[in-house]
Amino acid sequence: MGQTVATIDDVAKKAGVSKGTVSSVFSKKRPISRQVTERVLEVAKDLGYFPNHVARSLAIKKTMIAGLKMPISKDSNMSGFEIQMINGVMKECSKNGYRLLLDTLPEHDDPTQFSIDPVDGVIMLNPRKQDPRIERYKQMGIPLVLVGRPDPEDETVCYVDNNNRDLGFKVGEYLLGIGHRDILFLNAASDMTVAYDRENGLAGSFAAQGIPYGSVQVLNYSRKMHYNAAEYGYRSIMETFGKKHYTAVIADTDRVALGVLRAARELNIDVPVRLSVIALSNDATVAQETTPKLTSVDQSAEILGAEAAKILIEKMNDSSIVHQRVIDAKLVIRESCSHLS
Amino acid sequence: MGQTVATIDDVAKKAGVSKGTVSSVFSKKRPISRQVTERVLEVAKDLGYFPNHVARSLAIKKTMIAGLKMPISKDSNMSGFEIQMINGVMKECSKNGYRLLLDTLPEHDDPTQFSIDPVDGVIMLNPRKQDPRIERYKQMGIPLVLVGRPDPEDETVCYVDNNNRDLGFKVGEYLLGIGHRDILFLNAASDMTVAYDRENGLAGSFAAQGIPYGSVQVLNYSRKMHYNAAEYGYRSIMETFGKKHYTAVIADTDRVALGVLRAARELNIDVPVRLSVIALSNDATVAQETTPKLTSVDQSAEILGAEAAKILIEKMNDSSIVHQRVIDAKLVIRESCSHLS
DNA sequence: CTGAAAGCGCTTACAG
DNA sequence: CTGAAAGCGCTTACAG
Repeated sequence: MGQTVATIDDVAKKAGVSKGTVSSVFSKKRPISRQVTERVLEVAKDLGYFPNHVARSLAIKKTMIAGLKMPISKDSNMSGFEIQMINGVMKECSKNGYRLLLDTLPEHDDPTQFSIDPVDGVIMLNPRKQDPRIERYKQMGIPLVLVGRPDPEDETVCYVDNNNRDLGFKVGEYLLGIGHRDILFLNAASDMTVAYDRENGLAGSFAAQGIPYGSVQVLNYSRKMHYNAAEYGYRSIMETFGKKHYTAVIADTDRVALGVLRAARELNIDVPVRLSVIALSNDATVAQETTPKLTSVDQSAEILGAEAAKILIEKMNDSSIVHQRVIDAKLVIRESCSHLS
Repeated sequence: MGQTVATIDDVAKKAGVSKGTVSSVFSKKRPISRQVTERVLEVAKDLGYFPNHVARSLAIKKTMIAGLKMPISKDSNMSGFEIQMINGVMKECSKNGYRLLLDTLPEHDDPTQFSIDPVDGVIMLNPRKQDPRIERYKQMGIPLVLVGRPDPEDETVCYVDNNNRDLGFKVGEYLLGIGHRDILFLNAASDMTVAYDRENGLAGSFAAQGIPYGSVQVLNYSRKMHYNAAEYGYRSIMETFGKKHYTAVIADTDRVALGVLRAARELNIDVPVRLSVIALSNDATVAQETTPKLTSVDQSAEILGAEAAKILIEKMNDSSIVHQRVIDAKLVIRESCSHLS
């Protein structure tokens, strides 16, 4: 009430100049004489005037904001992977003068509810199969970079991704190498491309050695079923140990692995002697501090995020470019797996 | 080039209705007949039309975006406290239909560079003493909620904060209780109100027991000096152990504590036998997985964030309200401190 | 239920 | 170096 915010008009009037002049003083896009500049700045200060970012964005069709589209479940927090990725994105954006719009709102299906967001481009996490959002961003004319690969493959979309097939293959190779055959794979949700790629790679490692893949049991994370990632790991062990036979478990993320380790502790299962545990993502701070230290795959989440941001920034300046970068993940052997005796 | 994005005008023209009608179909703010609605929607789909959020925001003076103002250092990642806080803010915002604008851009001092951001309100982390931004937001007419208290005290600004004085007091009381007198305090940066409050509380605990405070040595974190929080902890120990005498160290955050633990390991100092370590913030996942498990203060960062968001959301609807909430922190005793023999 | 027009607060050719 | 005016893409009283 009453107390209203000063606009460019107020300043122009009080300083006795045109709006264009005030605009130029602030944007510095055209030279304004020293005297006028000073008068305008003084009046602006008096009035408590600050340029309105939204109005400016509308006029120049640019917001200097990058969007980060990221699902979030109500009850679980960000995973180590997500946090590191955001860190990478954030630093890169900050360095280039971009802010970050974190968009964690749930998807809707009402066509009336979509809108062209106040962003110059977006980074989207975990695209799903046939993800309709990819086409939508194209229509909106908003540059898009995926973290994770599009499915089906699409030559026209930018993305950065781990080589998830290779990752699954390496893990399989490693576990087979130390004698494990009976493996419980706590995989990601089944509609995610990573889940497919990793299992595909794992199966590949068995095939390469002529070992039947049947001894691998795969579970999939489900938002409906599991309270959060750690619970997924915990419950899966609690419910299957003793019933199903396995000597090693592959956990989708470090969080899942924490749940697995907790369950093992409660059931008095010695890790890694009686059970080997390996995680498919690696929060450096966490993995090094568990007991035993967690053997895991380093997905370089921060690098992935930074790469995505770099590509996006490039693309926001030249929308015609397309980059697709696949980053190799590497196995970090710590203490949670042992040779099957 | 060439390929341009459809606007409300295009749709109106092609559907043979007015812009107002198209607007109403999408906003549902006034009833439109079924037939017209269908025609408009169809044309919109054909044209790949989506309402422009920026234009809409300008017209209705509302963005449905909350800002999160958070400093970030180039080389260090978010602390556990920040991550948890963001989690709290994010969930609360998401629940209420708000997006989050992460603003980590460094502060500048050119008055020409400030602008009214595309947000309906902002949450600001770690206000500094005499923080000029507080007044600025007031002038901009943007609702503000601080995480941390304003200094000097100000009855008109909203904030949530831990009771940092009490926190310092409790920690002091605890350490004194188990026989420690010679304490190294790796405090936050000296220009932060939390640093002052905590040391103040710590000194209070000594005073309460009539013990001279002189045996406490306080260091302050400095962006210029320290590469990141963990390094701060690590270096501080490496450089002082053996030279200064202390039997316990208070680490500002869990990250700092990780650095301290690492230094202790390298120097072969047995924690907690020869050195007690306590952290003033608590990343549950991390603290429970260190060896020994880290005794720390639970600042309920997520609750703090959620509270801040709740207050902000209230304030965005009624800018006259003022809430100040102080949340008590509690000591979580794990394994990293021991009685001085 | 729908339209015409003014307005949100900026920017930017164009003209001088 | 500066001004007048059109334009960015929406919304919303007002009128019918």
